[in-house]
Amino acid sequence: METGATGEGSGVLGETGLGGQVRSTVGRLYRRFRSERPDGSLGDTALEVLTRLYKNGPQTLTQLSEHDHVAPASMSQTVNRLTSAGYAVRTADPNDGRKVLFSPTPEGAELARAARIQRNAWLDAHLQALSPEDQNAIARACVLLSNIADS
Amino acid sequence: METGATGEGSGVLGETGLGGQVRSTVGRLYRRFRSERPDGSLGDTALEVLTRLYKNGPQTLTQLSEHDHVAPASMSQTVNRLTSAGYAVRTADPNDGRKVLFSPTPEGAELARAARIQRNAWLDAHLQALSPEDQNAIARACVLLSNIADS
DNA sequence: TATTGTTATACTCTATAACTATA
DNA sequence: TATAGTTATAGAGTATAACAATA
Repeated sequence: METGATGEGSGVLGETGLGGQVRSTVGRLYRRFRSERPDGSLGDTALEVLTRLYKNGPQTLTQLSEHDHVAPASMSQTVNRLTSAGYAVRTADPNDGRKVLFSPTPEGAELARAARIQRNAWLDAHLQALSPEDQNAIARACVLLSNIADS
Repeated sequence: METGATGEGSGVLGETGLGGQVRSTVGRLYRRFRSERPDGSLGDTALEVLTRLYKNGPQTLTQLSEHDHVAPASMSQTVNRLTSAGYAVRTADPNDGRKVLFSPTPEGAELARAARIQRNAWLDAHLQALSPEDQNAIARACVLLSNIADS
């Protein structure tokens, strides 16, 4: 690979940089996740938002949109898909009339629990087949890359 | 975090499994990458395909779609965006009339080189600030996760 | 018949712009 | 004015189904 179509340098962080590897790996894994999605179910983004509401409790639109680095208008449409499907509800914030708190319905909570296990099944199976050292490397990378995503 | 909305177990690979961490990290990084995209440019998928053509040489539609785990019809539309924009061309396979080989144009090759450096700039900057051990963990995780994406 | 690729159609996800309502 | 959220519209990316052309 990297057969040198340009011939400029061979540093690890140059043409084949670690950043490029991360991007490529992330993109391919992301599409692989999507290809595993059961038919007729929520998309990955909507399910992740629902899971976050389930795990961390009610949150405002701004909190959700900032966490995912998407525009508020984008997140508004994502939560619309959740509320339309009956998996989440809007509640007015008693202290600030401008804010809206989103919470999972009982159906949404159940879906969050079930879908997460279901969707992670094949991934967890592969991860558990790795050595403890390899698992640690991945766990470490997740923490580091998650911090970068927040920066 | 993980304040125990369910109260069932606390194993590392249970409710908060490594698979879930990987999924969450990948999803957030993917969206973060997208938010860094310069306006009016190619999307991430199209650019990655173009980069692959540039690096690995002409490939058929089936090769491209299998590499990314997307349907052939999906990849057909992605390469259509590339050819419409003048960054790639179709060539008939001389040995098999059913096959079509996609190659970058000179403009596409130039874009692949420039865009890759440009888009990875902020990511590389963050990665280079990490310790060598942390960088190694990420590089190792990329190899391992890329293998899983291929499985 | 099987393989390769394309087009038609629909859905998810995201963005920007313009808007309403509350502070 | 500033902040929080929504709706309208557009584009990228993906899927399935139906199709054409070649092997």
